[in-house]
Amino acid sequence: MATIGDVARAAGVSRSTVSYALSGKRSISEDTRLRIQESIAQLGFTPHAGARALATAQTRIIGLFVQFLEAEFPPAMLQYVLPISDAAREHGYDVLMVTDPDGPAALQRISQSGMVDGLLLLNVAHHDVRLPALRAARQPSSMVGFPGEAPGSDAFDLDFEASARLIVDHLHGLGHRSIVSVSPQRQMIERGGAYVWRFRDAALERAGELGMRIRPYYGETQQPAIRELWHEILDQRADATALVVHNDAMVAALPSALTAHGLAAPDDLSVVGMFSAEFGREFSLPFTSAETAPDTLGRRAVEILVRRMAGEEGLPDPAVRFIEPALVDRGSTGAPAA
Amino acid sequence: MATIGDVARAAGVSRSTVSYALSGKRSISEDTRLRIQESIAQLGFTPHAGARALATAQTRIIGLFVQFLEAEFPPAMLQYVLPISDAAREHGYDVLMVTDPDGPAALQRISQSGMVDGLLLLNVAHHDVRLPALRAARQPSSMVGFPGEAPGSDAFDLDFEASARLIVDHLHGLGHRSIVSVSPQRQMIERGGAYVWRFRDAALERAGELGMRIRPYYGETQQPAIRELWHEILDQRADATALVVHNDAMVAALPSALTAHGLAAPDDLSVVGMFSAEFGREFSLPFTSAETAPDTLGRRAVEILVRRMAGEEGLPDPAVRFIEPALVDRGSTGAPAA
DNA sequence: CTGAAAGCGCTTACAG
DNA sequence: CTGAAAGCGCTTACAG
Repeated sequence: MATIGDVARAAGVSRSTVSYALSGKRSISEDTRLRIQESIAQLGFTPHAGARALATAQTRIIGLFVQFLEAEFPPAMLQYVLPISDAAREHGYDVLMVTDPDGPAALQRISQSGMVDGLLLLNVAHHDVRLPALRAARQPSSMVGFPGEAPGSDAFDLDFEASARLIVDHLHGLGHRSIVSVSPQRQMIERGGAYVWRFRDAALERAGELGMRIRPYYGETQQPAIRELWHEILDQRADATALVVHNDAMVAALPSALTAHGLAAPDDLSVVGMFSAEFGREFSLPFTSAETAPDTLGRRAVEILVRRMAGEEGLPDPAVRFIEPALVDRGSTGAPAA
Repeated sequence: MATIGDVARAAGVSRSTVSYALSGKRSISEDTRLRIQESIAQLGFTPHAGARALATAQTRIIGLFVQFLEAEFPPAMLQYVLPISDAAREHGYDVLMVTDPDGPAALQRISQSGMVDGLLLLNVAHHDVRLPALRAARQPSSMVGFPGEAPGSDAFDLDFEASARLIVDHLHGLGHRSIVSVSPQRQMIERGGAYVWRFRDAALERAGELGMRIRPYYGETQQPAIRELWHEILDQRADATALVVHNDAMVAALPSALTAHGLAAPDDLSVVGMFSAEFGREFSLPFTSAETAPDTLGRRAVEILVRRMAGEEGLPDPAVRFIEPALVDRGSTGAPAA
């Protein structure tokens, strides 16, 4: 491969001049700049990434640490990864995607070796096992999720409390007084998925304030348990007139469960989900939902990380930032069925 | 950060000795090895990746080039990415995931800069726009998909012809003589998705040989078009007694379409899909299917790539290799309905 | 069994 | 506006 020395020789200048022509960090005469450009094109020169990393202590790579918890719904993850990758590229960064099951070790290894300029953690849990390694890292970091401890890095998450209130208020406004809610799988609580109890508790509290009855379930992970649970819920719903589903796997299976029971939303039952527009499209979900905005969360995590990596001045202190929820009406709610 | 020099000083040896202790490329006395290990642990030393890459011309990173064609079903992609990432890590490689919409430019940039030791292309099309850049790359490469031209790199794909025959034979054996088939979206043909016509043509040919009638459709990408197309197909199926669905988005929406029509498989209609076990689980698909084995494809692509990167001798010439299909019986086929 | 030194390909103060 | 040189942190022949 051509090196900067080859380019310099071909253009009849020194290596430093080529380097400065590349970076634009000092002015170069029109004439030599053109000669250099020509030589670069002719030789097909691209700077060696490792050499550059060694000289500058920068790689222009973001480490993306993905954690696949069991019992989590895989299709939901890609909605975060893709916008993050795209946003990183728009800012001139590449993405090293790390799925190592041993998250802390991988984080430490990648961080210490200087492979990346910044760390982006996905799916952060309440007492995330990766947090100590993150704290020890010298790179700036950013995350999607809700860490229990004060992070020292930026975190972005949906405002699940506000989402719960939004949904409960919406149903209350339509006249519903008794509803069923389906949370994520119970195991997600033990794993520290704060969104589980944040949503659930807020929903219960708001329902209490409004004098509504709410019957809470935890979801299932796999078929056929999902289908059976739906049958149980739909059979025993008694006087409940609305369904709030905060669970990807469960809501994805709801359309067939409803038709199997000869039920239609909103005529027989009002339904509100908690999923992204994209997820709804992929699974053909005809349900009104609180938008979970994975792309917004991912993109904002990238943006602040990029600014920290650039050493920008005057940035706010690292903190958890909540995205405001929005209700997307897909017509699956109405007045309570008689 | 601690450097190899710090470790050497702390252990009272030269830097080369530390380096050899790390690599094991020459024997070191028990005594000094222990001192070095201690110093490494104490200083929390991890070799600088850029320096190492510069010295060895190796990065231990695989570049994974993902291409998101419009009209493709995103959830299906993760099934390839995850096993690839896991397999890479098992072989000691990290993964740089590239989703740049300008595939050829990204491929060239990453390859030329020496950021990666090998290239892994996903979702390769018949005349893939990335192939010229791939040919020019100096790293070994491997791909999942079916490139039109002789590749110069290994490619892995499902044997779609065999899958089609397997399915048609299975239905013929059960007594079906008239079937409906649903292919991927028509646009995928223009995009060079060879699997579309390879499956379709083989199915038509086999059906012809067996004297079966087969009525072919192309699928839709988005709701509500998907639902409408299913209604059309199910309404106008006439004497067709079985459904062959080679389309992720369509098959994911089939359960609700069936129940909406009051149809059940296999009592009213036999159904065979073309999807992975994992996909079937995520979408709760109760259909017999030809397994598409994304994990096998991804893992095999990684394995051969790793061996080529290691410069292993006696490897077979690069070629397209087909994975044999297998029919997974989920009980959705039976004798033709009366 | 171990060390001194060259070299990988860049960037960037230092000089002019 | 440009060049010579030091330095980034490793690895690896070369020597002993």
